[in-house]
Amino acid sequence: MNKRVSLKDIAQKVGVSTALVSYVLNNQKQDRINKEVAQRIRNTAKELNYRTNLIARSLKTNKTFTIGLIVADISNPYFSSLARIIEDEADKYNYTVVFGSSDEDAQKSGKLIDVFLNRHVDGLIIAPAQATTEQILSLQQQDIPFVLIDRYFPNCKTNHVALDDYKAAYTAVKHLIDRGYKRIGMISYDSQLFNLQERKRGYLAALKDNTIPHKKNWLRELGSGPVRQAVEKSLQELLSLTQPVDAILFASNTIALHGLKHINTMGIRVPEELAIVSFDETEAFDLFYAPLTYIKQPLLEMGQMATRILLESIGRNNKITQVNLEGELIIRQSTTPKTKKR
Amino acid sequence: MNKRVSLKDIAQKVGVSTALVSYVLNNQKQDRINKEVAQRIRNTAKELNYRTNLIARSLKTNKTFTIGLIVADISNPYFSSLARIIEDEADKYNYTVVFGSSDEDAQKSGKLIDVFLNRHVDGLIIAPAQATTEQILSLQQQDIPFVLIDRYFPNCKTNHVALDDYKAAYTAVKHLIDRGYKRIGMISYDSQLFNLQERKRGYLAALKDNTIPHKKNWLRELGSGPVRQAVEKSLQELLSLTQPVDAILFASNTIALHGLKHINTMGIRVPEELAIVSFDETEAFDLFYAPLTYIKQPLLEMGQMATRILLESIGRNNKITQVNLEGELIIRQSTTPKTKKR
DNA sequence: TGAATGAGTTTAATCGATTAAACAATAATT
DNA sequence: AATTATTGTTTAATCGATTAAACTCATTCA
Repeated sequence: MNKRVSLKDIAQKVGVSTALVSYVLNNQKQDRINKEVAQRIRNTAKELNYRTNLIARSLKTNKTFTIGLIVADISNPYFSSLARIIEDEADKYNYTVVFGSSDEDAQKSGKLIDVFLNRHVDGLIIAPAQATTEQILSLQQQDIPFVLIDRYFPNCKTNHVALDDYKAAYTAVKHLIDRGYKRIGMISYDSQLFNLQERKRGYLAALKDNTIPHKKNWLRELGSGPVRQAVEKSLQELLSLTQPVDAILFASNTIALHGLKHINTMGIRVPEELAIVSFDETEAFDLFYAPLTYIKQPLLEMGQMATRILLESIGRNNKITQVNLEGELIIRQSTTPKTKKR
Repeated sequence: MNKRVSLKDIAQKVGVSTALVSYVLNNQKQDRINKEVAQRIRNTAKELNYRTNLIARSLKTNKTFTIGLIVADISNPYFSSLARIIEDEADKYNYTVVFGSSDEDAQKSGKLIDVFLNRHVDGLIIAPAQATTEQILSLQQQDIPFVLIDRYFPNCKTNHVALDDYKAAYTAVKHLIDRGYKRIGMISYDSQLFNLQERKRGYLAALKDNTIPHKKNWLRELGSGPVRQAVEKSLQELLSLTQPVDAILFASNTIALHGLKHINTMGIRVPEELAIVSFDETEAFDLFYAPLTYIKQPLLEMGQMATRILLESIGRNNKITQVNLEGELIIRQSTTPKTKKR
């Protein structure tokens, strides 16, 4: 009934070889081919509603025009925004995107990479999970084009596009200090991920450079387990120190979200009792009663660059591109200067 | 250097035919094959790090184990949450998901469907954009398995999984009425999408059934163009009627988001001046100073059902499954009873 | 002993394209 | 007229699997 139309069908109907049909439909050997025949082929193709079988083409050409995107979790707005940008950019070059969520789990990540390689994606954009260095190195050894995004491994020479996390954190903390806050905490994950390490480093450096003696328990690093409870606990602890913190830097949108919920229910006043800066960006930050100061990541640029670097790399460009973009500190109510409270 | 290993390579090394290798690696004809040889084949496969070329397999078997997911916008949390659920469910059956965003645009939708069909996805999960009925019908005629999600066309007999939008809206408005609100507005899109029509119908019915005479200008339907301004304008108008509304139903998370931002900046007090119920769910609703009452969609169920129905349909099950799930009204501060204000 | 059975494996066609190389027919060149 | 070029098209191999059917032997049975 609905057998799909193949080159052969067209060839038969027009009375030529499949080769010729292929040449015509791919606009090859244009000068050689009889225009009238070409037209007949094109007409018939349209008439029969022919569509290239990309699977067959891929098998022969060894190109799938597919990009594999591996993120921590596609339902996280940070990653879904990136995904959308990558989708659009890839589409410009006729690439399709398949995606997978690693949940920051090395094993899942490995499985996803496997599946995508078996499907012969032309390349990968990966927000690498912790402890996946070998996976990444293995990709490199196999000459599979890929670009790391958001995080990377400083001692691997691979393509990457990420934030300058050190600088971003530094700037954020410096901002808090400039605004008169002196006891500045940070809630982050207990993770070896380089971007988080860098954020920590930036935080500590900013304190040090401004002669604020850092108390060890100002820095909270969440272990595995339910984020929500962990955030609440950390927050609670930071606020019940003999000398409670007067400002906090949240290391991610997720942490901030849970933190703010808790702050809401506890009735903690922002910024009077506690100033806040967060990494990332989400609409939710606008709805908090004291709109949040946050570090805005240049997602559009990141996504587009990652895609372009990947496509160049697929196009046999062997040079390695490493980009660290600057975040932008969006200053709002949650970090009103300490002296003139409102 | 890194030529990929094929069945042939294994066959050569072991000294058997590719057929045998294929049988062994696919665990076929198990009783027939010499166990010792089978083991040697398996060992060699592992040794050479063989991985099936899924492209080649697909060409032969006419199955890609790929699902195409078409949503309005993957960066919208509603859809990215669904995407994640679908990803996980599909993964259980070894399916991979490719995605595309239609931006509610029929042309883009058509293009995406085309691309996915050329790639021979085994089936599609689609949140259909407006005016794509023919596209959907055409899929049906071509016997392509698909499931509509979130929206559908009432006069097409196709698989779908969606909310009972009528009931949800009805319940929401009834709730407002029960809580003492009498002048209830709604902000929605000016769209023919069935789910939005149903939400409108539910809204109107609830008013009518409770003998609240509906004023025409209580219902605002946003045309195309920047949503933000449109929402602000509508909100403004609803509040500056001679008899302003005392409650509003937002028809989507996006509308709510913009609405709430505006409410925040205008300093409108919720629920004292204005009670609010919204469709959908987003973390942002928790951060609003008066946590929002909202209609929670059973996303997990929707995503899983859609996936399963699709997979059954791919498995040559020809019956049509139409599911309308019930939303859950999550009652919170934004609809505190009108009499006992706080 | 010859035929039938069965175990273990191979042959070869196929999926639907791509593409180098070959070929036929005509035109241009010497 | 013989040779070479040019134009238009076809042949056939190939990509890497899958799989029905065929083919060997060795064994069993009548």
